[in-house]
Amino acid sequence: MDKPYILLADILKRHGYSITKPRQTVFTLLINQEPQSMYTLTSRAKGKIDRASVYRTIRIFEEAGIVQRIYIGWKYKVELTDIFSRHHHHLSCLRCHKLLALPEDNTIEKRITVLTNKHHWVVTNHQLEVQGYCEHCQKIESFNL
Amino acid sequence: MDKPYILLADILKRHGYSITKPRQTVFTLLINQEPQSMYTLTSRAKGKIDRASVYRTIRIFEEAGIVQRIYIGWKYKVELTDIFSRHHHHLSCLRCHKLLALPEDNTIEKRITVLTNKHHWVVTNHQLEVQGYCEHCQKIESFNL
DNA sequence: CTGCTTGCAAATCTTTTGCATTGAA
DNA sequence: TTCAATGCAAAAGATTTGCAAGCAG
Repeated sequence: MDKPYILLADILKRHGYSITKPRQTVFTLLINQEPQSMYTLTSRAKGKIDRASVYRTIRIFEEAGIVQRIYIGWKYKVELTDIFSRHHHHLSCLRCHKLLALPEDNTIEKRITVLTNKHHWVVTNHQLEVQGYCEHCQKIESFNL
Repeated sequence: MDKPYILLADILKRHGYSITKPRQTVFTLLINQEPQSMYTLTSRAKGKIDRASVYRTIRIFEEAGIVQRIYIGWKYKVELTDIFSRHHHHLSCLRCHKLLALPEDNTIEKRITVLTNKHHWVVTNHQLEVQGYCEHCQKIESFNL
């Protein structure tokens, strides 16, 4: 068994959930993937796990901090949290909904620390979502920013 | 006609959309409001604008950078973007759920610009949500971070 | 005028639920 | 063995679409 699966089992156990085949399969579908829609996820699970179980699994994964939802365009997508992948931010295009991951950035993290220290808070995590227009969509003639 | 309506008209025009009564009405429903769900919005619009038109309006508003969706609780909500209200970030306490608004911060905004310029995107807005423990909750004895 | 917008109603997509059955611990 | 978890089918919600009629430019 591989490292992330041991971590997964550990987290599930800590939260009082049992380690089942369907849950491990859903997890597999999330590893090393871009954020994906529930439609994509349930499609990829088709034949293996029922749609309802995928939803149920994602729900408990979210509750346990294994996955997080990010909102893009009208819909949301899911991805593994920072525990399983490097921390990053998202840049999304308001027109075509293309999504780009921005790498972790020390300047920003440090600045957050400075700001929050002023208020004497202990910060544990944060999310930064940036919207704009991608290189391609800026050029569309009939479209003036 | 009031200032925000002039700005609204201006943005719509720039994006090639016409200024219609329903669009102005939806805009009115968004002014000076907390972020609201589509259900709330369509309910408040009932009798005046059809549900489908509210959705169509919100979609083009988002594309034009007039509204943004934010993730609060389980569902998303919509609110006017920073163009129409002062930009700020949120700091929320994981234990007592206290919410603090952080003022706009130039260091962060500048850093976002640097990061996104690399990708040749035009950035219009962003949201930063920070979580942690507030001054008070850190001190609670029975509570170990 | 002319083409973009709207309302209406129906269609489609997304997510959840009830229940009998299966499987993990 | 026991109770949580699953698949299936159906219900409930949320969002979109086609089309004729109405308005902005």
